[in-house]
Amino acid sequence: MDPSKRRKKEQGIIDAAIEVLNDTGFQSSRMDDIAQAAGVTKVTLYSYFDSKDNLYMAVIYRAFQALTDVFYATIDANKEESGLVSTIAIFESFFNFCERNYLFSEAILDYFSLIRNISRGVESQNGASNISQSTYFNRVRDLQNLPLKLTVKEMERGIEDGSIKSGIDCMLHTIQGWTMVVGYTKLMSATVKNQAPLLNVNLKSLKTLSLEFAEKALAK
Amino acid sequence: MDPSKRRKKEQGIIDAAIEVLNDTGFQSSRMDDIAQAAGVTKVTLYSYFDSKDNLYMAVIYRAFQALTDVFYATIDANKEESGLVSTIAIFESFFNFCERNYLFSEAILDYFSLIRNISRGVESQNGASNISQSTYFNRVRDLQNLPLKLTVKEMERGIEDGSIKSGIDCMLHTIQGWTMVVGYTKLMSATVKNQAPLLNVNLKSLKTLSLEFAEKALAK
Amino acid sequence: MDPSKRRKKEQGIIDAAIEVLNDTGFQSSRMDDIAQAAGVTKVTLYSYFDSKDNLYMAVIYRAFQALTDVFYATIDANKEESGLVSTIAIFESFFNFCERNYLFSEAILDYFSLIRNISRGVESQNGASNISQSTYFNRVRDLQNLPLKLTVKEMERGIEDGSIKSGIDCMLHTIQGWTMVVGYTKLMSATVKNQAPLLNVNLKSLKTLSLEFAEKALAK
Amino acid sequence: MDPSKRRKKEQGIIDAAIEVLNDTGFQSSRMDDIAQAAGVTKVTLYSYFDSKDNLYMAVIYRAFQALTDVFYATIDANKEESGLVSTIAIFESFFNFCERNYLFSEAILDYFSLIRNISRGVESQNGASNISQSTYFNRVRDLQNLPLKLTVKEMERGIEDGSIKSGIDCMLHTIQGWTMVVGYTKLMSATVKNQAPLLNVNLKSLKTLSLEFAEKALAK
DNA sequence: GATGAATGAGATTTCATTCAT
DNA sequence: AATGAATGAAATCTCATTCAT
Repeated sequence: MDPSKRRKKEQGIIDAAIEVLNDTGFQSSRMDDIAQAAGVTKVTLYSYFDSKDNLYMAVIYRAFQALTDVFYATIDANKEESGLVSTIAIFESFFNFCERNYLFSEAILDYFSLIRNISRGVESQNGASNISQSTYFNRVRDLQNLPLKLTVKEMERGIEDGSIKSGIDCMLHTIQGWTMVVGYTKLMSATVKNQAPLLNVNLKSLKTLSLEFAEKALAK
Repeated sequence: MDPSKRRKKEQGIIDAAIEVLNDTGFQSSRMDDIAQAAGVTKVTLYSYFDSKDNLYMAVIYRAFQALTDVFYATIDANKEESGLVSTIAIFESFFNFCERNYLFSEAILDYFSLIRNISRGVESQNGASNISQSTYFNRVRDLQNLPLKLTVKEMERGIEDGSIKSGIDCMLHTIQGWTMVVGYTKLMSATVKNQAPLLNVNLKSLKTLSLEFAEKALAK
Repeated sequence: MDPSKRRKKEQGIIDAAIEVLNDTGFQSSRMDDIAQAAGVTKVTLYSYFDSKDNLYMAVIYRAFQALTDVFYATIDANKEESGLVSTIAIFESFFNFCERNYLFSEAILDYFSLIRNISRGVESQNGASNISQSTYFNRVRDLQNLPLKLTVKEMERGIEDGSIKSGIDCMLHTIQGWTMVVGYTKLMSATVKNQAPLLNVNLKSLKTLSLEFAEKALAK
Repeated sequence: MDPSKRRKKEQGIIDAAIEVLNDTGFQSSRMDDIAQAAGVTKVTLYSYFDSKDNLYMAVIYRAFQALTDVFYATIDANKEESGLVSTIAIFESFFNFCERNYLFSEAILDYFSLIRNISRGVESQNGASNISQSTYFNRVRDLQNLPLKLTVKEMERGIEDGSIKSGIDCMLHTIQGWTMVVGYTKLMSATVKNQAPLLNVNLKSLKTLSLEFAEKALAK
């Protein structure tokens, strides 16, 4: 098949998978349903993705892509602003991204669990092809650090333009920012319509507080 | 069976489950293996835990218990210190706890995903009993906020003894601390023996930085 | 399970399989249908027979058993008769057996093709377990020569009692008898309700002729 | 395509199919492999043969053709001999043919099973075209009795030239000869490199014995 | 309560056959 | 006609959960 056509079809399948996963989550979703949603047979589905895990990896890749896109867009929207403003804006975008895309944020977190297990040799015990050899797994590996690097770059721009204090370890602060977002997302997810909310905390103020932390830590 | 005996056996099963899960993670582990590790049959296993999810819930409960124990121990060890010192010590204990007990930290995070799904009605579609009716689920619900409350209490002690600035929202700052720990843990887990580590960041300094953030935000 | 119970259930499944195969033949029959006919699930079916081929092997075994039974019964019914009479009666029983049990006669023939392929290394290319390691395959191997031996024994009795001429190679004549039966069966099967019958031959007389051949070759 | 060219290509495909079937047998062979061996695509393969069964039917036709050729050749080689000699020579050729062409002998036998199933309505349940409408099926039908008729004709010549006793049913004896060949072939095939041979019988003497039977039955 | 067997749901695979270009 | 992709049917397998004794 024309490679571009094949790619298009593959993307269509991933689209369908995302829809289904959005409804039911990865574990509860059935390959049958995904195939049907994509308008193909199970066999075709398998000809594109060797296993359910591989398909999920493609979704994870999408998540990283979407996140990267958001980061680029934010940077672009703030290119006239100081590096500090841009950096904080990135974190804010990240928070919002996770809030709006529960599936994607879970996918990103699952990715981290996954690669931990893979590196420990705990993979699908069935005959299914190893995730670690999947195209998408490798693509994600290539992409996983890009959002971090983009943030670092903006921080460095901030140092140059004087908005961020010099002498800080930009990567360290970037990852520090990530930990807040990741933790925030995880805790938030538990409070949506939750019968036992995490006490009475206004989550918006938590986000605000985190951003304040970041600003305080970075601003000159 | 003698209730106390039964309780002991139940704990033994959970012990075995923890061992198995430590090796393979929740998804990849099989009830067969757990039963075998516990030295019981699958049916017996099911007579104690209605479902795999329920069993996991017991593990989650253990995680919360262990975490609570650590918090109590830290508070006790710092009862002569200021509230600020004690609070920071709690966060540090939390960091260390997660580092040393990957399974437990995952369990705690999974708990949050779980209750999200439960509240959305996405539960095991099979005939299995609902988690939300499981004993352990309710126990966890009762316990889930205790670590937070303990932290809040120490913070309040800090406000009283003058080591922490007054006027802050203690619960908000507590949860803020949690987000950092949770995020840290998640990112760390991915870098253990990882083929594509999260760039070159000294993780110890990340922990230190987070604790500094907390201190700065709280100290008078 | 109580071994005898398990054996009984296994036999029940084979019964069901035979019914289904009688209707549709081996190739066209579905494991689903066989499972249903046996009143069990496919998984149970597979727990008794590792593969469709293995199940067929059990059917083949039944065929050999049934044939052996017929031989024994014939010998018993003719124990007062001469060895010659008994031998001819065996051949006649064999003819009748094949006529009345098309499935079984096909099964026996398929067995011969099968072991040819097995000995040449042409086995199921899928992950399915090898037939050559199946219990039933080995049972059939142990049984396959018994009908021949029984015939030989009757011939030898005939030599002793003077009804059969001495000096002949009994095994050779036994196999010679088999070839006639096998060939007869194969040709007969093609003429049942056939649109293009093998010319106008009265099949009964073919059987008679074959038996006459045998008698002439053996009788003193 | 030029009809003659098309015919040539068709024959090439059948040649390839025969090669593949020789290695793996009909059931285990895959259309993919056959197409590849023939140097065409599967679709082309299907444009020549509507189904795997149809293709097999073409192979079966080849088998009957080859058998017929052998019969003609034998008759020609014995045209100076008596009808009896010629008839026996035909049977011997038949034996040798089966020994040397296992695939063809199986094909001929499978043909008989096939037409039985066809006449019982047990055909490919899939959308595939019915074998009974295939060109080759009809060709085989026209050819299937020719070898028999040729044998009958030689027998009749024998009666006329006095070498064969008159008053016998030639067709009956012809078919009787066939059953011996068919049975012989079937049993032989199982003993090739077989782990559990059919006792210790010198197969050559079996063939000899069968020919003697025939001679005795026919000779004046 | 314990045991071995069975169920049910869904993942994965194979392959003949068909479709679209 | 030729090509690569897709379909549909059925085999096989894994595993949580349940049944029968």
